[in-house]
Amino acid sequence: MFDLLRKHIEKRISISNKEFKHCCSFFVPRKLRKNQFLLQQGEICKRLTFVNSGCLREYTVDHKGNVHIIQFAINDWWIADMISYLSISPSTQYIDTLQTSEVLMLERESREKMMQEIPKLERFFRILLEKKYIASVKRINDSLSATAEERYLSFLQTYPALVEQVPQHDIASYLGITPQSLSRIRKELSKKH
Amino acid sequence: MFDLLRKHIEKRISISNKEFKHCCSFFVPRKLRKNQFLLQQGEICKRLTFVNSGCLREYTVDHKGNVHIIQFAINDWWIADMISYLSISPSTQYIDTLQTSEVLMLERESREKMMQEIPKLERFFRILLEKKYIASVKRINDSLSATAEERYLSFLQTYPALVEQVPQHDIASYLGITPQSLSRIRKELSKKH
DNA sequence: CGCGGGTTTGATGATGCTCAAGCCCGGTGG
DNA sequence: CCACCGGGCTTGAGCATCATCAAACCCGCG
Repeated sequence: MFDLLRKHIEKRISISNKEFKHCCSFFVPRKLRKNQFLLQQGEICKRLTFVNSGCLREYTVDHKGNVHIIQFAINDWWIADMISYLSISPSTQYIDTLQTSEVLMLERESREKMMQEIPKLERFFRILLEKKYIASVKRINDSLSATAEERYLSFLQTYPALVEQVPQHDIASYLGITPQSLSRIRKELSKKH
Repeated sequence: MFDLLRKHIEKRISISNKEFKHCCSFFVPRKLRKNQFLLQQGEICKRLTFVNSGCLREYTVDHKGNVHIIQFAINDWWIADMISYLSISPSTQYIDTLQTSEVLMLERESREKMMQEIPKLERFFRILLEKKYIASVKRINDSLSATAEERYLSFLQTYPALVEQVPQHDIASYLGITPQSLSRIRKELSKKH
């Protein structure tokens, strides 16, 4: 259950057996069904969620009622509304499961206690926030400079594991286009193969 | 020269006269001409820049040669390629001045020394990074859900001071449209007034 | 005065949306 | 076992938005 987390942390910082065991004690493992909400608009995001297996998504609903997927999360990823979590403000996002999933949850208080007791994890979380920030700036660049087809190709490259797991209309929403447009783009691409 | 910085910091944390004076010693004030580069693609962003007066911009040039403005900075703002700065990696961005400007520069080493000697500033910079992150997520949402006209109106609301200072084609680039399109949008809006 | 930039205007075309219908396929009930 | 239903994907036609190319305009400045 915690193997993946260990590998995940060790990719960024080194950690001893003892420290890791201590670290684990702050996480709450949970199994989730399909279509289960972890966060809804208006709530305050109180925890970071590490994904062991399955697939989750984070999305907003705009004033016209359209759904916009901000990010997906599969195994070895974190998911949370970082803005709500960091600034302790009501979220504008939803987070739910696309499939049966296994996750490790880390409550705000647990995380703070954990960082006090294992200070090297401060560094780990700083790196995590940087990665989030980098990913979001990259998305801005993409949406300014690439066509829908280019964005789809770049999505395939960046998240190959997602393509098989996520319904097509959710990918369309992530790319900022309609399911119909994505269908046509895929048709064009398969012509060229 | 440092008055604005003081107000800027005090909006986020409280700071004594003595601490602030100490803090100032880490900054290097500089006057910049129009069209001067602070950062070019391939360099590593080594400093954070606080703007006292004037106007700067951060932009990329994509593989098609198109310019995309990521952000503007006028007085009371910071500008830097945070990704390059944080991960100490070559920047993909440019930063230059749109006008004669007065800035305060804070080198990486100075900042680190400053945070060691005045630890409460750690908190200040954490808040700064959060704000940056929030702004970038907001831009993703906008680019997914709003039309060019809506994005322009929202730009006017968020950055009223910029509209008079920045050439129109730079605003267009920020919004992700051509100068011609922006011109037409403005025409439509003035019809409705 | 004439040059050069930024902006505006016009015509045309590409991209992606909307609305609507059809298709495919897995699940359910008769 | 088959008919039917429903959700997701595909396809088509028409339309809105915005880009591109080109020309005109405006205005400050040498």
